[in-house]
Amino acid sequence: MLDNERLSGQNRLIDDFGAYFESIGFQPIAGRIIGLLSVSDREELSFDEIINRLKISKGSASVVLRRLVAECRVAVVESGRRHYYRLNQQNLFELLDEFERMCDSVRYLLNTTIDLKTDKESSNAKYFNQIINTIDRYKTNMATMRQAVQTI
Amino acid sequence: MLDNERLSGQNRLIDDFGAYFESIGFQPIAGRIIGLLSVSDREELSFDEIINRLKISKGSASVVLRRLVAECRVAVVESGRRHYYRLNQQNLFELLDEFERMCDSVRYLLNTTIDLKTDKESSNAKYFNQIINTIDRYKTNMATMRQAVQTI
DNA sequence: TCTTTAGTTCAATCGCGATTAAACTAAATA
DNA sequence: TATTTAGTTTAATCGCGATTGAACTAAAGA
Repeated sequence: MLDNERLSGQNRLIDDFGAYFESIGFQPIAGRIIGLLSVSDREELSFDEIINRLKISKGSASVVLRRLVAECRVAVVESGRRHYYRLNQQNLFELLDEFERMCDSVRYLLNTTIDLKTDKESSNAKYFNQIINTIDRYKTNMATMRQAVQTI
Repeated sequence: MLDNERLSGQNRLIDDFGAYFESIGFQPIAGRIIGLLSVSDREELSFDEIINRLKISKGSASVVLRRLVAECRVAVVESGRRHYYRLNQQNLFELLDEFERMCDSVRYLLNTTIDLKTDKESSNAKYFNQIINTIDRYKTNMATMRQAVQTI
């Protein structure tokens, strides 16, 4: 692969990371930073390298990086006056953890809804019960899978 | 349960539905309408009942309901001049479908990232490969669970 | 001590989606 | 036919998060 192919591929991918992270509630810049730290060949970049490559202001970079570090998505290494950033390799199941929290929210909403129903046999009540059962099966299943993956 | 307890419980829950749906990218009003159609004892409500109970304008209701109907989250029944709305009972795995699409996006981002790496054995490349493996196991596992649930 | 550098803070702006109000349309009713 | 009703359309507003720019701070280097 030619260097300029690689570079333009990286730039496209950085924007794709930005779009994906934006879709799950991050600032676009946060996603692009994560993208940059993911795709670049050197996997530890300075503040300056980040703002120059992404063409963003020092202000945004400072705010967004602080948030990413606080959320443990990015790790920071201080070297002299400079800060270097790299991707924090989190738990493999991070995505799944997030999804299970979502399932818990839905389960709570549906369960509370059923509690408030006068007719527990209403069409919606029965439907909600089915969803709750599916969620419960899912969680059991996932617990098993997590163990299996962890003991490889 | 007293009627006014039920009513205030419903109102709280409608706002909770609103917050949850907002967190996954819906307009707050969309979530509150879904909440209302979920918790109310009569499970089919007219346009007027919806705007009066939720205290929203005809305009918002019209726009949001059209979108919800287009997305098959809500079904509409026309009776004379009036439109009645009810929750559309979708596929039990709707939540899971959405999550699997997310997994596919992540898998694509990570896979493309690895392709662009000069060093396929870099720390991030190895980490991304692990995540891809976990996603693949997850999808296999889920396919099995779906079949199991469907054949009950 | 003076200057440079690296990053932070914060007020101002920009853009955008959500919501409303009011005018409008079309169908039902009188 | 005239009127009422149900819902739609759209221009305007509102609020808010993202981003920037510029002033500021603190530490390193001369």
